[in-house]
Amino acid sequence: MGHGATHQSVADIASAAMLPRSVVRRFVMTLSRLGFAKSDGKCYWLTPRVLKLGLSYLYALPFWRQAQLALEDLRAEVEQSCSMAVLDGTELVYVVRVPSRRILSMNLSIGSRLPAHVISLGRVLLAGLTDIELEQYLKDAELKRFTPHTETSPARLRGAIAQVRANGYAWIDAEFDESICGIAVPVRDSEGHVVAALNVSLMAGEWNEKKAKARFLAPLRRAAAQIRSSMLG
Amino acid sequence: MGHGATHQSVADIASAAMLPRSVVRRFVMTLSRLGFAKSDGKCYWLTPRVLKLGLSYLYALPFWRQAQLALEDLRAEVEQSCSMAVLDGTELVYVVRVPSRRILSMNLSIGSRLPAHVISLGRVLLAGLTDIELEQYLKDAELKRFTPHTETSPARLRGAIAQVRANGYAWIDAEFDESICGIAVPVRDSEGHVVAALNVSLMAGEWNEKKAKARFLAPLRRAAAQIRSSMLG
DNA sequence: CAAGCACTGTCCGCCAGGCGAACATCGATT
DNA sequence: AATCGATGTTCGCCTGGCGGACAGTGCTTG
Repeated sequence: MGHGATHQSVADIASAAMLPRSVVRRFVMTLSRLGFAKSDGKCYWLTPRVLKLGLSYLYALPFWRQAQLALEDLRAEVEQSCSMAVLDGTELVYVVRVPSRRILSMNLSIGSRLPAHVISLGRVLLAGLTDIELEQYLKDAELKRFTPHTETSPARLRGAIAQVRANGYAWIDAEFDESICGIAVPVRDSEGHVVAALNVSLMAGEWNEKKAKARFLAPLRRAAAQIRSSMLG
Repeated sequence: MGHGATHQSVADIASAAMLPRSVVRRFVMTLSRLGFAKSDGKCYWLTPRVLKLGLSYLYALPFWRQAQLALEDLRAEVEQSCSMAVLDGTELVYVVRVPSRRILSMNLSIGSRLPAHVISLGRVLLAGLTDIELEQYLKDAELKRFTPHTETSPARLRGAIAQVRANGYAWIDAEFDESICGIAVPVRDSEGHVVAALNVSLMAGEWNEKKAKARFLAPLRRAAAQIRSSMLG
């Protein structure tokens, strides 16, 4: 492996994790014994074995594999970056990303987390919560401001989410990053619960809500329906 | 979440893991307390939180993000499924996969593992081992037969790997699956060590070594060089 | 209808193994 | 050579996972 941040001494890890060195030492020795880390005597690094740990979540998602194909098709049709995400507390977590080749938009990939209130995917996922869950979210969430357009008022956010529920899609323009806007739709399970969201990410300025809705809403809903049907069968 | 295999009772998990139920119970309660699992009182399921665990390996790979872009470009150029993998013991582990839309080839995705000796990616990774490591591999590996074409003789495998070292690429035809062949090249770090491998997967019968070499070797090497250069800077 | 049985959840004593303060070692600088 | 900072190692403590035993529940059967 390239000797980058992958290789770290016990002391490096300890200071990064703000843990006693002896704790880190004990831990990396256990990781090594289990095959999750290796050492050349001085430095330690993770092995691909650790991938076995977290990916079980994705493999267990019944619609994950189908979603990858559906998003590939969607990207081919609309020629824009497409993503699927789920909600984890106040954050959205990307579970599929199909980047368009035109922009290398931020360093997002599978597992990346962003605050839910500023991303179209997040708005859709929040709109899928029950009223009780939504109130809990509004109590827990920080509603941090990222741009002048960021919605940070709980009352107005509640209104925006009601709008998403009514429309069946979310449009967000430059609330997280000045240069990005997006449109998202929910993916529902057989009982109608929102289990994930799909979106298309766009360059702000090139698109507005009306144009994006006309161009992307139907393809997004087709992809969502395709994913949903893969759960039923 | 959809009520699929994601939702399991303690007893289900226990029988699947062949563990005492009390052990499983203790464990899922801890997972729930830490936020990695949730429960409705009867069934338990993982939360997206667990993605934080294993993906640290990918994020730590210095060339991972660049590799995704490089493979997207490669797929666009050659219009075939492209992958990157690393070696973990006797298995190769996919770390990037860019499926072609023409085939939904097997259920491979990030983190999937296959025996190294029957896949072009694996041959390249084995060729990158030191002689000592290679002998250790040949001692550990099972060299299981998957098709009539599978190479299962350690001696002939050693010869094939020497050939890969000489050629700088690996061609494998129907040794894992009758309908799949592929061509792979190494990705090296600044010191020349093989840290990963790239390949193009093809339909067996449509391609032979000469044609595949003529069509794909140069694009593969360009992608590998692009990834390597991202490690140096 | 009661007894039996299979299945699931819960309790508790045991002990592996992580915790962290204290100690040892190494290398560099003055 | 002496000092000091950084890193590796040791050891007693105690959390928390282990698993056998026990209890509650629902369904079948004589």
